[in-house]
Amino acid sequence: MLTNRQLQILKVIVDDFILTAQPVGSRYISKKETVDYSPATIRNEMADLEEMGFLEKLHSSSGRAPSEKGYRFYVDHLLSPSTLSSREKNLIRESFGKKTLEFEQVVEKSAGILSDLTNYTSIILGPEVFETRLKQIQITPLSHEKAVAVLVTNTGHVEHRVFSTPVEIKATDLEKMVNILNERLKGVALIEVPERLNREIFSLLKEHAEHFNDAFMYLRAALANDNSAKLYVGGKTNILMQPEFKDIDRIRSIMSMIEEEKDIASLLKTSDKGIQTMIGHENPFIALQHCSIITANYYLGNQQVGTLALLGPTRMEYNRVVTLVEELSRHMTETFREWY
Amino acid sequence: MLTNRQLQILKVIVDDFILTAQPVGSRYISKKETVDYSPATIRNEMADLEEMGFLEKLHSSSGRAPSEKGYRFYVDHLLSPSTLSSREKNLIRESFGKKTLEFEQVVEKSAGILSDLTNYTSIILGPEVFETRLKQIQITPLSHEKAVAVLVTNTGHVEHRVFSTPVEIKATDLEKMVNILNERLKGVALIEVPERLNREIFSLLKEHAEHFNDAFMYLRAALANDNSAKLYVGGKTNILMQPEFKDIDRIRSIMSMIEEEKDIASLLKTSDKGIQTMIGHENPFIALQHCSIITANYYLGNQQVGTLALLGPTRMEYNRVVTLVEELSRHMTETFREWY
DNA sequence: TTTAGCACTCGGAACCAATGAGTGCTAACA
DNA sequence: TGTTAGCACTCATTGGTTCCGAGTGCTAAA
Repeated sequence: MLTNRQLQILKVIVDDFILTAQPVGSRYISKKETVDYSPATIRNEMADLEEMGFLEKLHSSSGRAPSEKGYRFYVDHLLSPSTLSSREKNLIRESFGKKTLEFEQVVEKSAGILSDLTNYTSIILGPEVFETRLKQIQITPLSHEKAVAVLVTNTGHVEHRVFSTPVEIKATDLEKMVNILNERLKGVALIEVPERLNREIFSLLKEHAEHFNDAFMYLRAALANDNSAKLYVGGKTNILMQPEFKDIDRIRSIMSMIEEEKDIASLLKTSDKGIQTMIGHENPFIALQHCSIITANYYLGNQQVGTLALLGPTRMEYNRVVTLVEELSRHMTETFREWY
Repeated sequence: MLTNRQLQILKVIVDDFILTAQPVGSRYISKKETVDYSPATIRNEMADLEEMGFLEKLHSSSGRAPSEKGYRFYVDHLLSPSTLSSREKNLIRESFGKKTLEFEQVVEKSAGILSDLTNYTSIILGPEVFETRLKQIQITPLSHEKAVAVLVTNTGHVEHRVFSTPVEIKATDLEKMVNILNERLKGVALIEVPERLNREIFSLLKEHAEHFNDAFMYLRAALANDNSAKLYVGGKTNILMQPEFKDIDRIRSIMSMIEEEKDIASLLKTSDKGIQTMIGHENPFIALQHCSIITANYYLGNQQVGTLALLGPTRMEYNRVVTLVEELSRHMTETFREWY
């Protein structure tokens, strides 16, 4: 168990290292107003804290920096919940004040705010599109061989797919087909659409007209879901400003990872609910071993869930950032609640 | 005017510097099989070439590197049109062989190929969406206060806008409204839609029902065009692998520029037709002063034009890259020709 | 006109000493 | 017994020096 003095010293070190990215020395700590011990005493405590694994030295005669365990302890026990500055409050209120009516616009804007306010990289995982429910389907012929199917879901999300059509299809037939599709698919989750097509609608269409066959095949192929939840990323270049990432190789691996989307998406998808922090190696990717990730969830109505995340160096301004992420996720949820 | 020998030496230097990023010395050149002069002779020629501004030294006793003027001369007069390697050919053929039916997919894939094959960053400017013509408009109510308008254009592009609706609107009324819109707007360029709405349709709708007013206002606002042509970027992280960009600040300014989209888009939009190269300071942006940009156009059918570009260091593999860009733009144009 | 030879330049690597920030340990002190 | 002053020690950093080598420019000879 840590003594009060150790807690105090640990907190000072983490706070200071987060600010300066420089290892913290005993003399420096003892000069702080809030601290009243001599450098020697502090050195003793620091040695103890290091032994316990909360601190580490870069080399034998450097000051101490927090270890990952140190950050973890700091986040779990020493975080003083900060209040937002008026600037932050204003920026958020302003952005959510405007009636931006598109889901994507809200999310994009949120990503922007988050990265601007923190100087880290924000990543927002959109909700699973394929769990939203079909509101309307429309097919518009483009040329004699092609048509585009437009799916509107209950969240106002629009998916579209171009597909081939046999030449022979007539406008009236097409209309019939669309009517059937609408009748049968309204309210169905997008993810279930392909199955429904196979199970019910195929035979139904067959009864009505022979040459729907081909068109249907293509449509079905076009609607096979790719199941990729979209990532909205803000402040990609912010990483470049962190002193711990002056090494090009590190940057490259992080950036490629964000670019790839796949791994990050799955990471966010499987993250636990509520505010979560992953510090350094707590996340499974080597590329992110010097990064921390803070995640929170937001909700669309009742069930639909998305995740917003903030990616920065392990030396992250946890207290400020945690409240910011929390606040923002709340605002998003609230905004969406009004909609659905 | 340059002598043959000077041409030869200049070519060797540029070729070699492009390959190695190291200044080229006289001794090294004289050892090349294709060169039969002593280092001293070559030194004389190099001094002349430097005087003429085609070469420059990093410091007094370094070898020579091409100046921007040198690259320009190289591109204009010394480029030996290279043929694609079989690997390149295969990759391209393979990608365009698949019937990807979405415009965006083709473009995205093209950007991917281009950046993969070159290890530079590819940027493709989509055609002006707002010059495509409306094929169909559809309005789907989402809740009692909101609806989404979906616009399908002749190119298969789909735009959608969420907008507020007054509560009172009835399904039959909405249908009437959509019918009028379709009737009046079919074939109209997207960019002209807002104006048409104001000029013709507003009064028309007014005759039909009083409370369309509000809905119409919102719809009109929603359709006000944002007029941004989309950028498709491939291989953003490729810049990080170029040795001339090991300086973080340089990378940051380039990356922010790409991220911004605005400047790059306008640059590409105003670029001349055909294959163009901009070397170093030939482009107007300080952030890109150490970059070269190669642009080519592609066409959708007859009028619609987009631009594809490749962004790399001034020390670019011009000959390979130029043919690649050319080839790819041709493939894109051809693919699209089949569609429209 | 070309080339061999030579003096010269400059960046980069290696080495060294000095500096200073920081530590650990011990002994004295309250 | 906990705290602190003192001191020896460590190590990264900085600046200075030297040396090396790649490359040049110039001159004189072929």
